[in-house]
Amino acid sequence: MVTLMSESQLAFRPEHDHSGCIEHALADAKNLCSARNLRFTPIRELVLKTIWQSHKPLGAYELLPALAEAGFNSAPPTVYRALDFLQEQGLVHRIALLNAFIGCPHPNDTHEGSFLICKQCNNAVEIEALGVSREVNKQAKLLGFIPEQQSIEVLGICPECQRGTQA
Amino acid sequence: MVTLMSESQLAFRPEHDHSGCIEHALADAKNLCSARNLRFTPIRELVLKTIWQSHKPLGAYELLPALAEAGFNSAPPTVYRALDFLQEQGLVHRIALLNAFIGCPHPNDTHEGSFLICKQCNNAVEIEALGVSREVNKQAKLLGFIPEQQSIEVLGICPECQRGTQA
DNA sequence: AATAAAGAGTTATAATATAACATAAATTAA
DNA sequence: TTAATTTATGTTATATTATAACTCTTTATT
Repeated sequence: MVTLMSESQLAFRPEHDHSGCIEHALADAKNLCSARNLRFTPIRELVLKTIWQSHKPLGAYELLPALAEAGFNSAPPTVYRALDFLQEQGLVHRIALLNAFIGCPHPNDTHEGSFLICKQCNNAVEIEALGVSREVNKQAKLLGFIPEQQSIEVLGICPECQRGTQA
Repeated sequence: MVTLMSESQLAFRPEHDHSGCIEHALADAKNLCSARNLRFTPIRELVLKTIWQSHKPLGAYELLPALAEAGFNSAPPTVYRALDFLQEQGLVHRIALLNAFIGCPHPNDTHEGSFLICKQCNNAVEIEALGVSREVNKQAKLLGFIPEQQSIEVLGICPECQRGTQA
């Protein structure tokens, strides 16, 4: 029997085969940069790859060892520069409540990430909340405010951790 | 002629008489703590008052001078403890995108603040986004996620600063 | 090749937040 | 009303996150 499962549900299942996601994300990023005439340098690629290899949002300082191992400079500015670039291109999102970064699964359509963040396992999944996003912008405009960037984040308990808790 | 104006619009007008807001907020807090059998200590009161006196969200370290002037210990833990208390009681909200704190204008109804934050003047106003808030929780639950806390923040340009920009 | 622009190396430090333990004040129980 | 307990605050040290400023190298442009 085949069970259909949304991307969000998948992401809360640590056992899923993640290698496809990583390769796909890297190929996507390469194409996107090429299309925009931007340089997907080894450092940027390594940072993006390291983020995708993690099953949880990663803090900037957690990325430094990977840079060091690969022989790059591993001082904070290096990783923050790469993160700035990746964020500007929509390849990663910053989760404000965690001070952490996570790969964006659909970087091509301009959007802001909306996240469900598990307090227990610290995992986070991006949800499609276009309706919500539009509604927020609508309310902002009603007040004469010009919205430019938004952050919608929900802390709680993910399905996996609920099973652990009730057990 | 009397012009009706929502609280949100008011908050983006720095010239409005703010002293009423402050007194009201402090009285509210006092009552709320008394009703909950909690201690509204001098430090907590001073921190809340200082936050309300500001027209912008305040960082934790910006609160320290007020504590020092009043003769209290002004090391970071003092202010963070007061902030933790005030947040737990819903008297202040933390704005994740700014690492800053702002007074809540209606602390009695349990809610999460949703904020419009001006990139130019750094002011922030809390908006009533109950519909949005509910919708976000609904989507979370659909994915089997138990929402406990949410953060909705919009960066942009406020009405006041738009006038300055277009001038 | 010369110039300009973009990226990365490097050192230092700013800004935000918490750990851990000591003391004092307020509340509760005896 | 003292002793015990809890809650709040004082204090020192340090962890965590992020950026400034300047140098050097590599890539792209003229």
